[in-house]
Amino acid sequence: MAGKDKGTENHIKETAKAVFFKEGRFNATTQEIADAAGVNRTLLHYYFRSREILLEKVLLEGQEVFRKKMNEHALTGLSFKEKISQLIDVWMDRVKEFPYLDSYLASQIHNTNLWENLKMNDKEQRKNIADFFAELQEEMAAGRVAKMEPMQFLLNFISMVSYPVIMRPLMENSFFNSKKAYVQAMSERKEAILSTLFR
Amino acid sequence: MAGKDKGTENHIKETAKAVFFKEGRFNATTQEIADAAGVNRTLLHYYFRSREILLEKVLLEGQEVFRKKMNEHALTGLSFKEKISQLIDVWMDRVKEFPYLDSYLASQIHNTNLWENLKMNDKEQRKNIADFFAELQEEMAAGRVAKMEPMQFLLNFISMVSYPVIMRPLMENSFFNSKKAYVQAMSERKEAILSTLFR
DNA sequence: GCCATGTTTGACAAAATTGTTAAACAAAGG
DNA sequence: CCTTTGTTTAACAATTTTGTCAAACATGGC
Repeated sequence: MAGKDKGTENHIKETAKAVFFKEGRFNATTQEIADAAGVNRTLLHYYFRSREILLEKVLLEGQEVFRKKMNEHALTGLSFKEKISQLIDVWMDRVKEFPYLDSYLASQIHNTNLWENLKMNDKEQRKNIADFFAELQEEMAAGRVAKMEPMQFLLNFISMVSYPVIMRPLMENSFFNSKKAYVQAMSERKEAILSTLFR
Repeated sequence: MAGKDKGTENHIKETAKAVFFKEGRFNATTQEIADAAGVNRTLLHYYFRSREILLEKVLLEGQEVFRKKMNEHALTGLSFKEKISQLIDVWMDRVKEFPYLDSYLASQIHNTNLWENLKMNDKEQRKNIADFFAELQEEMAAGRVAKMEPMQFLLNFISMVSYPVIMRPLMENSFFNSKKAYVQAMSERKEAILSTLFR
């Protein structure tokens, strides 16, 4: 078949995404990825030249999609709390789709090359954060959020959403009796986070 | 030298701990560890038979030390908030000593063998958590802590302490202008966490 | 029908790593 | 002094993985 050009390339990327970030097989070999995609290993190199480049592409593209979605939801006309609530949803959706993505990022803590590429110096991005912080400070002034550096609030927010997922096995083994109990807790997570961030 | 028996074995373990969890070189080879310890690679196998076993031992022992220290501080006669404050200190101390430990755990999310070994079914451990929860519920009743499942509070607490460290490169690149700004934020972290957990 | 592109097959070199073994060496302790 | 234990040296087999290559095959588009 000659027409598959972009098709297969994309299919391989999607497969890699699934293998790495849905199944969490961070050490999957090129062979395993090719098998999962139902193509020959040589084809991976044909399109991506190396395993590293494939992984990098997949990661960058995913990050881009996610970043955009977060920005969208941070820019609605909703109340601040409602906005946070939606951002939690977006994040949790991603986490449900790619439960191992953040774990992978955590494991790549030393891959400076990776972080270099994920860096975003957008003016736009910075402006969004600034706007977000301005709104947040109004909330603090109004007493609906505990007073602190906006950055600390942001760290708290991200931490509470992401950590329990990244560390699921540790949390499950340390504090929960069963997988079921953990799933139950996760379903109640959003409300708990909101109760903690707002007063 | 004949008398080094337990000495060298320990020295290797300490070195491995440093290489893995202080320097974060998760993929360090047996050769690299041996070099760092100033001994021959064969000696590693002499003492530990395999890289995996060495790593496992190091991890288990470290976990044990940490667990004990946390329990100590959870059992003092201090006020609940003061107790939490101390637990944050203990955790942050560990994090300063072994900045890559949690990242490593996150990266091993699939190593069921590891989690099996880290599991703790202690009656004692469970009792400690139960006591902690009882105290926490008093705090909620008194309105000093937002009402929620105690387990959610625990997740919040651990998340906010641990996540910013695990994800340091991501956070630094995404939200901070400089390493210095990040370090500054970390030094103010404890107060921010307490303000968020208590009201 | 032919060409370009996508795709498979099979094979290969090169490197990295692990675990093992045999032999020698060092030195402490009896 | 001799034995035991710890330690090094050197070499080796086995395995895994990566990236590359040449050749053949398939097929859609011209």
